[in-house]
Amino acid sequence: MADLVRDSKKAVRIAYFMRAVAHPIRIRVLAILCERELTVTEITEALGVPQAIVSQQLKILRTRELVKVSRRGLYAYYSLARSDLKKLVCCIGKCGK
Amino acid sequence: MADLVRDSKKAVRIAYFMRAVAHPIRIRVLAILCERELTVTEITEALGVPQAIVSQQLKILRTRELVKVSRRGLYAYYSLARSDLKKLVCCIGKCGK
DNA sequence: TGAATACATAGTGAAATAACTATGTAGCGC
DNA sequence: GCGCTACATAGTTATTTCACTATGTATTCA
Repeated sequence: MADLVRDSKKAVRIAYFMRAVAHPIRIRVLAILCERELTVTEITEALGVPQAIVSQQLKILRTRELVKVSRRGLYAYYSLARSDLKKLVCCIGKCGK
Repeated sequence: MADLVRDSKKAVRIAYFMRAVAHPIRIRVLAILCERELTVTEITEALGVPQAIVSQQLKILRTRELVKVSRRGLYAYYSLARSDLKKLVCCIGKCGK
C-alpha cells in the first residue's frame, strides 16, 4: 500500500494486471471460475456471449496468467491460475455500489 | 461474486470503475490518499511526475467519483471519496507478486 | 495592480483495446 | 476418410486511452 506509492515499477505491474480484470466479460469469467473449473462451452452458455469473444478474452486471461487451461479430449477446462484472485474478485464485487 | 456472473450490467459498471484504478499513476495516487488528504503539489512531489499529468489523472478520478476535492485558499486538497477504496487498494497491493 | 504560486485545461498524435465476422484446427465417432 | 463438436485465431475498423506541450485561471501578497 505505502510501497505502491514509492515503487513505480510495482505500480506498473499491478496496473497491467488490473487492466486484465477491468473488462465486463473478463470479470464475469473470473467470477464464474471462482466456483469451479469450466469448459469454454459452459462459460459461453453461462455468459450468453458469442464463443469467439469468450475464447478471445480467455486468451488474454491466459497470456497474463490469470487463468490456466487443461486440455482433455475434446474439451478445454479453464480454472484460476492464482489463488489470490478469489479474494480480489470478491473485493471488487463489493465495489458495485 | 456469483451475481457478477448473471448481472452483466453490474459487470459493466464495475469494469468501468476498475479501469479508473488500473493505471500506474492513478493507483499510486489512490494509495497515497489512503494515508491522508493531500494537495496537488504534495502528490506531484511524492510521485515525481509532471504536475499537468497529475492534475489530468486527478480529473479522471474526480469524474468517476473515486476522489473528492476541497478547495481552500490557494490549495486543492484531495481525499478518497469512497470508504471501500482503502480495502480495494490494500487488496490490489497484495496482488503485486 | 502586478507578480508569483497552485492548479486546471486544451490540443495533438501515437498506441492500446474494443467488438465483430470469418475462417482454421484438432479430437472423436461412424 | 467424413462430418461433427469444441475451441482458437486472423483480420478489420472504431473507440479509448496515453503522454506530452503549451497555455489558461484563480488566489494571495507585496
